[in-house]
Amino acid sequence: MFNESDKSYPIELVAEFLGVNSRTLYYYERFNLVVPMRRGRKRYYSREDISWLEYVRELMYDQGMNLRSIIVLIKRRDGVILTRCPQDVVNSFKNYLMKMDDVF
Amino acid sequence: MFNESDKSYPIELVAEFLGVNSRTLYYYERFNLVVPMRRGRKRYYSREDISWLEYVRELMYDQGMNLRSIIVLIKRRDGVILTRCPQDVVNSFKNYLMKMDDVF
DNA sequence: ACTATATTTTCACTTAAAGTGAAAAATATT
DNA sequence: AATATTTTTCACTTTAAGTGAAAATATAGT
Repeated sequence: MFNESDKSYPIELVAEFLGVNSRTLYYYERFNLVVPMRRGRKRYYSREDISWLEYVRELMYDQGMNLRSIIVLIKRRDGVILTRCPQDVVNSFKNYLMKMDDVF
Repeated sequence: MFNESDKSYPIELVAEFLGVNSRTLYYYERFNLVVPMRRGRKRYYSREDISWLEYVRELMYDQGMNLRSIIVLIKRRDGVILTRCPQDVVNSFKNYLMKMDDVF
């Protein structure tokens, strides 16, 4: 029923792994850049969430992209992005063709 | 031999048309985001340059993208970008697969 | 060559997004 | 109730983007 890839991790552990402050992960969440699963109010990050966040860090730190640009690419259903981006994140922007008054 | 679309315009006129400071256009040029033609040391912007700059402004102002992200997309030969981006600008990034120590 | 004018470049400053530290608030646990 | 954990808020720092003003460079006219 469940396997290794269903494992999930609390925010502090994920932040430490990524080398960022946990506040940064809360910050990303305000933009729907990551949608961790909740048990109660506590957040749990899946392996997919974590590897997506690693990629986001690479885009931002190594390539110099900003957060808004990543969101633009998700909305655009950019091919490179889609292969890495969790479905929940993509879905969080699914209505953008209809309502233009979203996160921006 | 020549037609309307070969017309070119000096920087102050272009800046005024776009609603930006001419210093902004010099700034973009440092990143090869635009490559105006030169006659002597004076810059002349083609119609294509100008409509490209309009698009850049839209990406940055309306969509919130940053300059570096636009460069990433040019390097990636992003389809949406390529239809708008002058060949000279694309060419200015043509070696990026070889040398990784470029503008960043 | 000299003066006036236009364009470019440099320096220093402003603004806003991204990120973070610390404390307060909320929720859970013993 | 007291303690511990997680989340949220507030205020601050840092850096890219953009700009104002002056200095430097080039061009044209006399």
